[in-house]
Amino acid sequence: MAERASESEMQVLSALWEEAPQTAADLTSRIGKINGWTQATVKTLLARLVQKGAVTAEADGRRYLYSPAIERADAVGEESQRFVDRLFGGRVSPLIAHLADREALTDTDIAEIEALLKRLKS
Amino acid sequence: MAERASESEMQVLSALWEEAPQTAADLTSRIGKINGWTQATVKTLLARLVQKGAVTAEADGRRYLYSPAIERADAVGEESQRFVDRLFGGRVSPLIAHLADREALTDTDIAEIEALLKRLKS
DNA sequence: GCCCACTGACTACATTTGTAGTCGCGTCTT
DNA sequence: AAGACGCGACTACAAATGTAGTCAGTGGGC
Repeated sequence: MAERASESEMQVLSALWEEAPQTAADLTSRIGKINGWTQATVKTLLARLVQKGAVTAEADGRRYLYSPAIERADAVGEESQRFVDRLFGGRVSPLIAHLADREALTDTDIAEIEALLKRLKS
Repeated sequence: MAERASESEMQVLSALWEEAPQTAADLTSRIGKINGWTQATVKTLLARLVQKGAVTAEADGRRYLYSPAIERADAVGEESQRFVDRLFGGRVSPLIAHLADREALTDTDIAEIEALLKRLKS
């Protein structure tokens, strides 16, 4: 199970994590516009997600209500791991260093990360 | 330019960031084995990278010496940005929180990150 | 009761990606 | 000199991905 969702599929999945269940029409109006996708495209993505077992479709009259079948934390965690492995040899600190260099870290981020670390150490 | 390198291409690029220039044969023995790629595959990836402008090929007799044409920091930074945007809405701390929850952070990582943050705050 | 709009199923198709084979040519070795 | 081998150029091709169209059925409004 849990075949990797492609980037586009991920966006659909994200929308479902934000709110579920949703119909294809819901999702189209929610994310179709921003991505420039037609309803047909959204439906294809949904079909693929269902086939991959990442989304469930529950019949509701003549349409379906779609819900995520995998946990956001799991999917995102897996992606993160892959990402860190791929670009930073699995080490997290180079990633942080990188984001820091690119000034992609706000003061808030820094504060939050520090708080996190404090919690971790205890 | 700077068309996105695919995941496999990224690995070739990474090997070149570690050491450059290298010949196709060098690269094959360096990364071919670990990835289970034949020399042909590595050459294809190199060709695509050259075509994308991410790698330069300098003739050296009858073979080429390949070198990265883009900065590691740029490529990695861009990828990171995309990644963080895509999965965490551009916020970095949720990513860290995530990695922390998954216990993907070693003690060393934590120490390093703390040091980094200290440096940043000054 | 009837028609229409909306829905899912199925189909389509170009591009990118992963993975590799073939071929011709030049070079090094003996 | 001749043949073996190494190298790049070109070709191949299936799977995944992005993007969308068509079609047939059905439920809801009138």
